[in-house]
Amino acid sequence: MQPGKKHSMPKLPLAFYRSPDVLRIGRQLLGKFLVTRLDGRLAGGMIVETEAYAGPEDRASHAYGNRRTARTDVMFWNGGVAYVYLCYGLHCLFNIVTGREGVPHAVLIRALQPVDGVEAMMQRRRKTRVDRTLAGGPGSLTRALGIRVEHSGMDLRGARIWLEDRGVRVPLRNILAGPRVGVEYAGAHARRPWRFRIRANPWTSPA
DNA sequence: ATGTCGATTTGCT
DNA sequence: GCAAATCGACATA
Repeated sequence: MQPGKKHSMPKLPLAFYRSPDVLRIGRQLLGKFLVTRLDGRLAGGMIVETEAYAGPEDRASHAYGNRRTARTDVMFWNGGVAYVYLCYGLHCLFNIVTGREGVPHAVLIRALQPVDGVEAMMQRRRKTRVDRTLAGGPGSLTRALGIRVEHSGMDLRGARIWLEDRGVRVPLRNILAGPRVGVEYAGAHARRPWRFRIRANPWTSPA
């Protein structure tokens, strides 16, 4: 391995993010790798759980009814950037904006299987063991990777936060679709099966 | 100006 | 199993 080259794998191309079908992207993101180089440390893992937020019709989305505020503005941008927001006043939640400008689609990343920079993740999470809680849960994985709200709007093909295809293929039959989490207030919309998980993957939630 | 509540996690009972 | 933590977005006044 040459210095400077590291083991870099192909970053996901812009076309991946620009598809109009956010549900399909939510499934395709399973098995992809989310990697950061923040605070001088490399960290990353395989995406094992996602949740899609689909356009202005989606009651569970921050952009429901095309609500556009300082916080949600990036959801309306062209696909391929990060949407990071503060939840419950303390957790930063990381989303991938998809589709085209003006249509607010996003995919929340809910869990990672830790792969790169496990030491850095353990330090940031103050954990002494590598278990499911290290990067499982949307607030936990951002903490593990060093992602914060100031990274909202960041290009996902840059040098700080990016996604890679390392050749892992997750066939449809190995994808579980279920209701989204924590959005009961959205009524019937919350029950749409827009949360995706890799079947029987120990790094995702058991239920 | 004030009040409510959230795409959650953690620690204590 | 439950509630605290903690802040900003939003609704209501």
